[in-house]
Amino acid sequence: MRYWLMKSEPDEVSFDDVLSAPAQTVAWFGVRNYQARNFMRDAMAVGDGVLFYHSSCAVPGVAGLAEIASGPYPDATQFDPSSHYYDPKATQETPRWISVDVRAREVGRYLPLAEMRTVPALESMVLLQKGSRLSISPVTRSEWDAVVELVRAREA
DNA sequence: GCCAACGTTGGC
DNA sequence: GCCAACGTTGGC
Repeated sequence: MRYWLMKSEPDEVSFDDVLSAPAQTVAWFGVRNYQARNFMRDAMAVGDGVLFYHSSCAVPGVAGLAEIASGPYPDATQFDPSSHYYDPKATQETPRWISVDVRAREVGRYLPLAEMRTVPALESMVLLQKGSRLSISPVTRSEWDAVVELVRAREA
């Protein structure tokens, strides 16, 4: 069992969107970074914990708890010329990019990035390292536990 | 909108 | 294989 942080722009897919999706499950599409892709392909397993993070928005932060709900499969958007994520170098025979399904697990208090930066237990998180831009990053068990405690708390 | 940091591309 | 130029990410 591993733990991950996955960034989504809420204008595209928010945690509320996941909650209102069928089976509270969405396909994680649009990853176009090899390191993030390789995490999905090689290291994730069904049931792994996911911190669903909202990026590129007014108040970035962890919006909810989720879990990996499928193994890897080809990201359909790479084949779609009308998609922002179209990749002309990808073919059905040799797909380059993959998706996994992500299922919402628990709604908590919204945990802003600015607050995370003040929590000593989180200071080693990949997310918080200078220059870190990975859209998918590993989270340690202790970091996961600390975030879960924070999002279950009534207030900051 | 700015800009630091990082990733990718492509000429050589 | 080097590395300059360019593109992207994402907080602020």
